Amino acid sequence: MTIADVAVRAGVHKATVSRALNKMTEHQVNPATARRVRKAAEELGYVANAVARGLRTNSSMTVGVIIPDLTNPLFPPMVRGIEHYLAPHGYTALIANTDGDDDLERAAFDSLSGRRVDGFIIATGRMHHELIADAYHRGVHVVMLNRGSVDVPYPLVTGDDAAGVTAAVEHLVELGHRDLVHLAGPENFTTSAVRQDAFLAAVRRHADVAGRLVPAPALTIRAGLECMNDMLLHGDAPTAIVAGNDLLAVGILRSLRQHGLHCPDDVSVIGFNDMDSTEDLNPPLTTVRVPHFEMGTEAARLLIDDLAADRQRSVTVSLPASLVVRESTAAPRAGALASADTFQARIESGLSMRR
Amino acid sequence: MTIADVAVRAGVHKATVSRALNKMTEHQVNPATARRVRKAAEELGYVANAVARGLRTNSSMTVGVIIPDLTNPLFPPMVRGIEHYLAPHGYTALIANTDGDDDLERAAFDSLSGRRVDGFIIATGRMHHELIADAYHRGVHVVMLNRGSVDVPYPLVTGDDAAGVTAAVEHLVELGHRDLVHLAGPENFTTSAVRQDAFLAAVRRHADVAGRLVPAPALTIRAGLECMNDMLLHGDAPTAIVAGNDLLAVGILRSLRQHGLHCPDDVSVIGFNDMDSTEDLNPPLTTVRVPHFEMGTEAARLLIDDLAADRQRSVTVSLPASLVVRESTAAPRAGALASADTFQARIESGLSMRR
DNA sequence: CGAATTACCGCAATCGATCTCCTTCGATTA
DNA sequence: TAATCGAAGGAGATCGATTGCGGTAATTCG
Repeated sequence: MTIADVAVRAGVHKATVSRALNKMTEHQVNPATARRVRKAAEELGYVANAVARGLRTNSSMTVGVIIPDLTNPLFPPMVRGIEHYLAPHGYTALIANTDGDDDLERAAFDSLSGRRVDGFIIATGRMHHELIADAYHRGVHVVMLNRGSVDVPYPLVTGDDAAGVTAAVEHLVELGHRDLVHLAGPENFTTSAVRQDAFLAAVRRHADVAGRLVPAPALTIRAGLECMNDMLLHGDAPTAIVAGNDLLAVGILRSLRQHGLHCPDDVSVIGFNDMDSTEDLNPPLTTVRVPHFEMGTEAARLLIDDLAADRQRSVTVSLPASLVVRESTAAPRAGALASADTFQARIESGLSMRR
Repeated sequence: MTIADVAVRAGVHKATVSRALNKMTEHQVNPATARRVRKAAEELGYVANAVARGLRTNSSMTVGVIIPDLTNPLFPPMVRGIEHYLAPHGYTALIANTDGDDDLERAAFDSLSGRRVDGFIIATGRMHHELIADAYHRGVHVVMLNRGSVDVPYPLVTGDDAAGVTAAVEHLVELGHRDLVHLAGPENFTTSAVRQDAFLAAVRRHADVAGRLVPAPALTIRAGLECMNDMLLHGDAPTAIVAGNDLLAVGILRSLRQHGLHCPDDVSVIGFNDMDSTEDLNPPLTTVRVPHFEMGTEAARLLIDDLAADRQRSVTVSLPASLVVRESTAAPRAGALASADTFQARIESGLSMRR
């Protein structure tokens, strides 16, 4: 079932079929002929071979989407946002997971390049410098999503993390907290740096508020759990924590529960991202909602625009983030964590529970 | 950067380059020449154009994956499982969401067909009869995932839902429950039918246990919430519920909370699927774990195998499901829901809360 | 009425890799 | 020494759609 079959059935040359079926060239053919061609194509159930077209036109109408991990609830909404914008424009997304691994990243990039994708949307900020600089040098179209990349002026679509963190800190201060911790994500994520800086800046605005940074080795439940365990073990847990993301927050909640502590009575916790299920956590998590779907559509729009105009802008689009207050934050309870005695006891029981 | 450039640099004909770089034909060329070609390709950073290759070989090394909704936590693990098997075999997945909409399904199928995918993995059981029958008739390679399709003998990979439901029922009966409800998914999902039948069969094995079916209009949190509201309103809530999936269970939990009831004291709830976050729900959800990742790899394996052998088997692969007991199930509390008085009062307060 | 313009559409090259034939050449065998 | 064989690799067709070029017929213009 090729264009030639349609041509025979419509009694015209295949070039005419091509023109009749293509929106851009339809005006070059007589309306009556075009109708006849469309009818023939319809009857034969003809669908143009995108592969052959791609070869000739040197554009595959596909976009490579590189993300760390699809099972991280952060990304599906972004991907859907991307597809939501791409599909009506005739584009299809090719999705690759890299798990943040350099080799897999390189492999995914090469594989997608071989498939001649027209451009990339890359949502792994920690992306190999070399690889992305290479891409830029070769004139590959890329839009960064969520996390930017230093050095290379690719456009970036991101949530307004700074505003989100600031709102979180203000909320806690307003509730009466004076001892805050920011459980920060790994340093090589650009978003970690942004949130970290915003946290420190927000704290500095209040003379009577102490704000410490605790670095987490990864943005996972496990990391959150272990960091919180450490803090409790060393007896320097704060009254409120702003977590680098929701998964860290979930880990913190688990740790607290394992140690017989209660959120928000003993410790208030704020997450980041507003994953779908945070509303049903125990307790429902106060978190910063980031508009992931819209970030996806925005990134796709940027890419398609630049593709069509064959240029490479380097704008940064920052979409507003908002604080969603639920039940994991409350006023600090006087002396909740003050009694070193019962505190130690709690830790012991918690630790033995863990074994 | 084409095969011709490499040919010039290596001082051979492009056919030789093709042969040297292709694992299957490498033996047809002198090892020394092959080395020279590989070196030239390396130096030029040559990557074969998959589009051109696809045109010639009439295989795109891509697989269309059709799912209802990527933000449903059920699917990302499956997709990752699929990619996990595909990637090492040189295949790439093209993912399309349909939201269960017939027109979008048709559009996605046509679009992917136009891209000349080598086969499909379809995870939307309720798939348009016509469309899938059509595909079968045209000899399109398809593997059904999660949900099967009636009438058409395409291979199917599924979790052993029946065993999972049976285990859930046995668990509840063992705890002492005698009044069970199965909040069933929509009838046009084949999985709903399977789970429903398994539930009834399991209940029937116990003479003193009553098991009712309540149909939910969709597999969503909202549907679960509304069905539970209805049950409470009509005063016919059971002591334990086996939900058609985790989202329904989450809805049930919300409804209970809104009505001032407590799980598991007032009502035990069992979910289905073991989404990532169920462990951190309030309370942690007892649920049936289904091996989604493995289901994905299995579906991919089946497809690739059949593709390679150019046949179409019609096996059904059923992967074991297992009950994960957490805290949403407990022995029924005598008279928990017996007092119609306070019960009504609770409903009233719950309903007014909802406004 | 002849020339110029325009609308329509056919011809054939083209994209890049694969693959079937075919040639060449050195080695082996009778 | 001539016939045979097999390995190595070159020539060129091919996949299906697009597109620049040009031809033909109908239409407009001077």
